[in-house]
Amino acid sequence: MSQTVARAIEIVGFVSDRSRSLTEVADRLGVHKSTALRLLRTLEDAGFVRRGVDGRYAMGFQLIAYGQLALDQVEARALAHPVLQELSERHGHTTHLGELVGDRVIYVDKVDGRGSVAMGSRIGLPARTHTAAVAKAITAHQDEATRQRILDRATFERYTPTTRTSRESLVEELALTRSRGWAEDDGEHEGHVNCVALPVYDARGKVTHAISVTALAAVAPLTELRAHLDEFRTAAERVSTRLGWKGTPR
Amino acid sequence: MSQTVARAIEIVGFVSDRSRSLTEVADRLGVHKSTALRLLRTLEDAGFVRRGVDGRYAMGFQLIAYGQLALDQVEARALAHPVLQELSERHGHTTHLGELVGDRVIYVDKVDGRGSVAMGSRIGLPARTHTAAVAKAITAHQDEATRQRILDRATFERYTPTTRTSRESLVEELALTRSRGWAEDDGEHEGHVNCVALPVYDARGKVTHAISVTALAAVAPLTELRAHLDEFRTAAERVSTRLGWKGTPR
DNA sequence: CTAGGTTTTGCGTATGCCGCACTGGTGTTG
DNA sequence: CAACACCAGTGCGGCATACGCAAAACCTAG
Repeated sequence: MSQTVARAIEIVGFVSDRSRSLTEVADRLGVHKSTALRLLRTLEDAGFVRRGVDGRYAMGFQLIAYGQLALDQVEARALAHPVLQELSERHGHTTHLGELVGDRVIYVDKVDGRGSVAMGSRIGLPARTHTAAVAKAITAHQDEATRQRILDRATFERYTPTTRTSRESLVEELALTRSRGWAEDDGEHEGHVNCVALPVYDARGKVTHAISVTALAAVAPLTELRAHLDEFRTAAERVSTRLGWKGTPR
Repeated sequence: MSQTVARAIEIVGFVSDRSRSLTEVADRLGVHKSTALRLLRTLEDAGFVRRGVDGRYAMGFQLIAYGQLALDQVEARALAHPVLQELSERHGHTTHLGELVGDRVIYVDKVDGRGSVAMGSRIGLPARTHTAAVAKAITAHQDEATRQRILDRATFERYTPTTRTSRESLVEELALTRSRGWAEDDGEHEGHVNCVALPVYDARGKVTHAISVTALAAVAPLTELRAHLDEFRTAAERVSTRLGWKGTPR
């Protein structure tokens, strides 16, 4: 591993929180200011950081450009987006597309619903294995070895009273998820937010994606979301078909 | 400048085009494969690149996440303010910065001109879609779906003889606005006040902001404002550049 | 003007990055 | 099925380069 590059990357993360002065950056890295300055100059030159009007360092616009580019390269997203959008508009809820990358599930698309309350999810960030419905929907449909690897990365941190904090409990729920064909998040990360998710099949019949519908419990409790499962399932099947799935919609 | 970091950054750019093998990366940088490998490992560890199923290197999801974050925290106002101020001082007129938030355009900044007659606008309040030049400039440059949603919220209330009171009429003006590149308000809200506005482009090339110059008709009629369009356009382009726009000012 | 804070510069030093040589794995060809 | 070619990945010694130091330049406030 390259120490220098690792430090430069840490700077990007540090600055992403809020803008920072040279001294703050140097202190954070535990290096001399001249060292921090050289790294910042290099990053600034590449547009990864920029200097604010006050001289402090903030995230650069090249990051936005690369982020957009990377998004465009996720091809499943292009295929699924119209479906997510339609689903979101029809029900007024927020919809997500999750993708299995390595042994974690990443949010690769999101369409805000009406009301658009800030949800913890953000495109590009990983979904929490033990709480997010998308993650459960995908994990439930992996082969044994893959599922174990995914579970190995789960934290089982407790966020709310309904959070599943043991591996056994989650494995049990995944079995249920697999058999009934959909996953739920009953306020397991944020108490007032719940969610249902459905697996998406690709041309090989494998599940590498899932779509989810998220809503405030006050707006649409789980029972309400469950009532529309058939519609959600149809949407998931439409995405599956677009991905080359040849299975038989029922 | 740090050579190592510069190389790492070049890798990100190289890989952003399409996925690349280790050897390709090493050749591109003109370094040994072991060197390229170390840099790639560091970048991969940070999520800046990832390995595709074929083992080749592609853009990482952390780039998407940072890109989204950077987009969210674009404090356009901080970047645009000096330009608004300078414009206001040079011509003595009031300048505004409008921002598209959801389905409406909000005034997010305002610099009073000399004379400083009370104008209806106030920072934080929405601009009237069918009369305000900022709103027109922004709306004109949205995609079809977004534009429709914005228009759905317009009231088309008549304030003066020049107010456009039908959707069709406004759509027609928006087409003109888009083609000529600037928007006008010919006393459509208050008969003695007129205004021109220019779109501002962000790093993605999208229009989420516009700046406007507002004046009493008695001080500067529309023909007078139009005469200074080139200067106003330059100001708008300066703001665009500050927002990360890479387009070619003409 | 001084004082206390910052950022920025130049430079000698040693740290950590570099290329070399090598291994192991995979696919191709005669 | 050797023999070959190509590729990813490893360990290590030499030296380029990134590091910290010290001091200068800069800024803002008192």
